[in-house]
Amino acid sequence: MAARLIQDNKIEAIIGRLGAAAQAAVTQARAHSSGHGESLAGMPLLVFALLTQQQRPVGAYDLIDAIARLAERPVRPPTVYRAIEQLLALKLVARLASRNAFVTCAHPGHSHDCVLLVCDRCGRTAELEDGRLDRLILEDARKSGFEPRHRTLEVEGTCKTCRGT
Amino acid sequence: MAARLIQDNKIEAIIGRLGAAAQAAVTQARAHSSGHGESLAGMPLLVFALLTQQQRPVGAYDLIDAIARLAERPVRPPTVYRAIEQLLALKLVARLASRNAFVTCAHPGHSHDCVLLVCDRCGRTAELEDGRLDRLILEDARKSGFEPRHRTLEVEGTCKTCRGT
DNA sequence: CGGCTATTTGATATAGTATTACATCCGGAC
DNA sequence: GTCCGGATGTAATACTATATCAAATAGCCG
Repeated sequence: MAARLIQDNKIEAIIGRLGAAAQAAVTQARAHSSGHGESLAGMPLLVFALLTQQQRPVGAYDLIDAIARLAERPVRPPTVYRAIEQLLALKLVARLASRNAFVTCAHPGHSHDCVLLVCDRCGRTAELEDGRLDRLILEDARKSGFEPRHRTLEVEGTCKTCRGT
Repeated sequence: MAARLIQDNKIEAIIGRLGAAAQAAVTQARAHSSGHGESLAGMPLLVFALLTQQQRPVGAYDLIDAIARLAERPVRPPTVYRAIEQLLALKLVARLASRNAFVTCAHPGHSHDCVLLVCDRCGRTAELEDGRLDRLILEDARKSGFEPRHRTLEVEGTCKTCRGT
């Protein structure tokens, strides 16, 4: 491949330290990528693994700092943004436009855009699945002659856990 | 009141030059503000008037430049951001999170958040009205114990006009 | 083995978006 | 006239994102 900032075995070690759920997510993501003719490795894999560790949106510069700590040397913004770009294209990760941050998608493989529920107390995100939503949006948009290509739907509020306390 | 960068009569002059539709929007916005115990004047009024002139999202720094040109002296970011903040609170303006820009709401007075259709060719925006959408989102969110407070829904695609060409 | 090439990352700079903190000015209340 | 408070000014800075070109490495092919 090419000049790797951080060696693959180091990335594997990081992944090895993730919990079972996160490891499953990585495995699933790799399978998904292979299906699209992409190999998830190097920087994109590392970014995905780090995002999977967090259950909340992470800013690009937080990722940059985290990777720099792991690699024990500085990492430049374009490097991380390039990785994010690839993950977005694969729909493994979603951009949280309302917060300029990124989260892993709960359901890679599903082609539709995510519906994200963001808790304004703990910051954690959850994902919603409802085909009726997109059908309704599509129907309404087309009524006014508009042909949708992509959608951003983010709901801010309080999650179950935080409401309980 | 306070130290005005640009005198009220100058703002009125700008509004006077707007088209009939834009003037109606300003009048409606002022009525809406009065209803909320706020007087729409000064910088917020000017920002609203400028946004009404455009049929597309405008970045904060474009507004800053436009106002500086009108006032014939520099305007600082905080001044404009403060005005935007007030307009957002009054729901006279919506933030287009996916583009870091701002547009006037087509239906001030309606308490719900906007559904924005953004054309990726001409950049123009339109607004969607469908109560079923919010009911569906509310229903789905509550099913998972999430209590929504605010929503961002932006649809990117191609508008009627641009599809015709 | 040794050079070629594609890909990844580095490095620098800069554009664009937003906020913090404190100073100043003006209009109206008294 | 003086004081007060709200609106704006001013400077500095934090945060987010991209453009451009150079360098390094892995794997391929001979």
